[in-house]
Amino acid sequence: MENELFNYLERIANLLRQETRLEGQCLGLQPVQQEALYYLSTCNRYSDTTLAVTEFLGLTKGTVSQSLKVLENKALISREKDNSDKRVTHLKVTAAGREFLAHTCPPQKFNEAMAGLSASEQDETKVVLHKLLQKYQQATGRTAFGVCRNCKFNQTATEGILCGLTQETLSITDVILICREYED
Amino acid sequence: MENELFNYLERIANLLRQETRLEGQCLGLQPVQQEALYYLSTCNRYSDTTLAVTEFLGLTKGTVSQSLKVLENKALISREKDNSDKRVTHLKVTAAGREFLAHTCPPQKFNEAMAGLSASEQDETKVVLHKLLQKYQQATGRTAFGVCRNCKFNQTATEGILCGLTQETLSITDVILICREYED
DNA sequence: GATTATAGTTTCGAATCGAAACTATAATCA
DNA sequence: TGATTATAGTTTCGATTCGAAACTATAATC
Repeated sequence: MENELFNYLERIANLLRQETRLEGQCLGLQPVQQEALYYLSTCNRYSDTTLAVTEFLGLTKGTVSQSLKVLENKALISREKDNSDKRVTHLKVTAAGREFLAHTCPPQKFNEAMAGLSASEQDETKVVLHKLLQKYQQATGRTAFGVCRNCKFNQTATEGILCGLTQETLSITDVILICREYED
Repeated sequence: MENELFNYLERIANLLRQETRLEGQCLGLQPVQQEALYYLSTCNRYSDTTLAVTEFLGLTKGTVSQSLKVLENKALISREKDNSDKRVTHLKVTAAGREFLAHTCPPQKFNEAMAGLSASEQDETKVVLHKLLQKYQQATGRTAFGVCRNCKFNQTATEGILCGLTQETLSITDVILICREYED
């Protein structure tokens, strides 16, 4: 089989989308909206804006703006104006939003499938997918959206953690989040 | 990171969808339509119907019927009535359809990313993803859509290959295709 | 031969999507 | 300082997807 790997990915993506669609029905949430919500729950304070979501999902900002409006109307996210730049609004996942995500994202059957793999198989899968993703992001030249801790700008020193790009100090909970400024 | 593996899959799926959207623009094809077209190019004669595409994509048959109409209008697929069951129409990818798929599916940048992995890394990724997919399909209880050759109904004997379910003989080109009746 | 099941299409209303116009604030540069 | 340009985000519009349900036609069942 020529495109075996691609086929597996497509099929898994299909199943994920199906399950996501199903789990969103109770709140009337579309798959895209859930993806946006989940992204916002995993990203750091440099990456919780409309534009960051736009980049992450690969859609236009107009489209994303509408999806975010839905999430706000359902009280799953709230908006906070940025202090220094008045054009920017930060999007925070509310308690209700986290509650919803907790038992829908990742979808339950996916978690079951994961549990069917041994710990070493899971690790192995993580490693190879991470590598594939890295290569793919390089090839497309798109924003990488990596975990802060592994970023080349992240400066973990004895006196604490620092982002070399923003020159801000980071907490331990900060550095495990996803950042749109990530670079390998 | 808790849901690391899920995050990688989501991100790869996003990039694939973005690239698919881009590559479909020249023919005015939506990602779903391309997925349907690609599926039809990989499946066997038991699996090239509207309903099989519906199961594969996890959508409703009405929706899929519309997408297929688009593909037919663009002359990327053609319809053939089934001989024995007049309710059934088989969907065949035309030369133009195969031409289009040849340089868009898998998307080019994805292929580049793949090429960035060593042969053994590619193999390893295939193995673990296959296992994950198997478990996921078990968990969801959905149609498996596996390769004919690996199916439990496939009976490769000295006198040829036979499908134990349909009792039909299969060719070498048959058994590398995807079948909706596949079972482990 | 009547009922039920299956394959597929059509219709309709709700929702996504991109493109483009628009507002508001920030940054640049003369 | 003031004019220009860039950036963050929203709104509007038309095209398209999507699910639900009604519909046609053929096959299987009883």
